[in-house]
Amino acid sequence: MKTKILVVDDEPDALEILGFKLREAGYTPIFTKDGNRAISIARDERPDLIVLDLMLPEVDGLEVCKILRRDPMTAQIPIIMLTARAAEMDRVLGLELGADDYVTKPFSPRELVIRIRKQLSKARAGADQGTHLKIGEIAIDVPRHIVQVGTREITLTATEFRLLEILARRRGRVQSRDRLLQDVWGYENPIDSRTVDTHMRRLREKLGEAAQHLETVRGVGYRFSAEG
Amino acid sequence: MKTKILVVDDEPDALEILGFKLREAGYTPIFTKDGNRAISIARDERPDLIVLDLMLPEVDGLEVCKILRRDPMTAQIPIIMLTARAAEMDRVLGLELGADDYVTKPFSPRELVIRIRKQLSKARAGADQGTHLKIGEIAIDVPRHIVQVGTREITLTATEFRLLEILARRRGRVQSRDRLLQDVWGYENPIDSRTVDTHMRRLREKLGEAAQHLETVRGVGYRFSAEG
DNA sequence: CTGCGGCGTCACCGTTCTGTAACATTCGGG
DNA sequence: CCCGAATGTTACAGAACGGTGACGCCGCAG
Repeated sequence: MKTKILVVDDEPDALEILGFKLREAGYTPIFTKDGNRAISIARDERPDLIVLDLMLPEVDGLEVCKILRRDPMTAQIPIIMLTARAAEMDRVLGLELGADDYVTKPFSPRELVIRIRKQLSKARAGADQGTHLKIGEIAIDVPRHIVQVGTREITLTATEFRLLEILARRRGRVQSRDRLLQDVWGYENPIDSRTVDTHMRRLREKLGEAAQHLETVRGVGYRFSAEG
Repeated sequence: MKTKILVVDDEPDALEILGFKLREAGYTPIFTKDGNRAISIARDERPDLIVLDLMLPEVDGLEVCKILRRDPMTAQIPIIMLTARAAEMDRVLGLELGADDYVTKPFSPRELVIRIRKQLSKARAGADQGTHLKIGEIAIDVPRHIVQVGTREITLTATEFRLLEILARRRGRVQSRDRLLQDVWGYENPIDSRTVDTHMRRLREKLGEAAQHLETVRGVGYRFSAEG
């Protein structure tokens, strides 16, 4: 099973080099120059990671990023942004957008590959903890259905537990409300997305101090902070 | 007595490496690429553990897993799932499938062997309690079909006994009603899951004080408390 | 045939959970 | 600095859930 990387950029030179480097690193690159196409490709192909140029013809890279984050089908895919100016990225990273990393142009392909590898392993590490998750002072034991904050055991309802579990498994990556609805509540539930807010509040209340790990990303969704 | 590991995967490369590593670790690997064959091999050979690829030609790995779990001949064999995408597993993990652990591809054979070892020791620990379980003041003598609370011997019906036994063997871990129906009643019984409640009630009644060990986890199932 | 114990199902009820709406607050853009 | 949108809070009614008592069926022993 190949690891697919979607690259969205409009510069032929960059594409060529990147294509070579990515294949060399064992990935299967997919290319497009168009932001709109990028979105539909992301949905259809479900790449494992997306490299996205901030400056695109037609649609803005920022917009593409936002849309990808809001769509439950693509919200959990790690995104690395490419940009000419480092200054732009500061606020793009943490808050509004929820991109996972960025690289400034002109970039060294080697560095990009390193960052790609880092994001991929991070993404896998999150989900890969299997049955026992421990982040900072929060410990989640799935088979026992127990959550501890420090030594204190806290009681969560079934829904709260599942919500926390999903967020913890994908720590560091923003989850849109729709995505959470789909994964916590199930596919065919016609539920108001604001309901997620209410449950987040209840979760935070019960977690007490540790609630600081549950971050709100305005305009996008929620995120379990990356490291404890 | 060899420890047999059944590996179900369709990628020759992976098989070769795994075969080597497993033999190196002292196990006897059996391979197949076909989901249907996997099921019949599991019945005939009774492997100690199964490594199952989620993406199989023909039958889906999920289906194979479900079938293995339903069949009493194979239901207790630990299963480790392999998948290309971590994202897929989030939903699969919980109670739905009954896989014991999973590893995402591409995986390091070393990690897989570690997890195999972990599952095996876990399974053995469970089976080792075999004849005589004692948790707190509750003593269960399986071959003689006798349960004691403190010094008082209590009389359980066949169903009640099996229910208690299953819960005790998996103490600490929550068991869903469906899981209990499968394991206590057998797989092809179209039984109302609420029936479990009734038997829990009868069990609790007979256990008296000791019933405090039988915990209800709302929205999930029942659990024998971890420690006595 | 009859009484009995075991079992699965049902209906009812108190409790807890949950989704939603309404209101308050914060944030960010203009 | 102000306004609109997004999010945080609060309150609440209906739904969901589990405990419980009752009932009828069935196999079996007397």
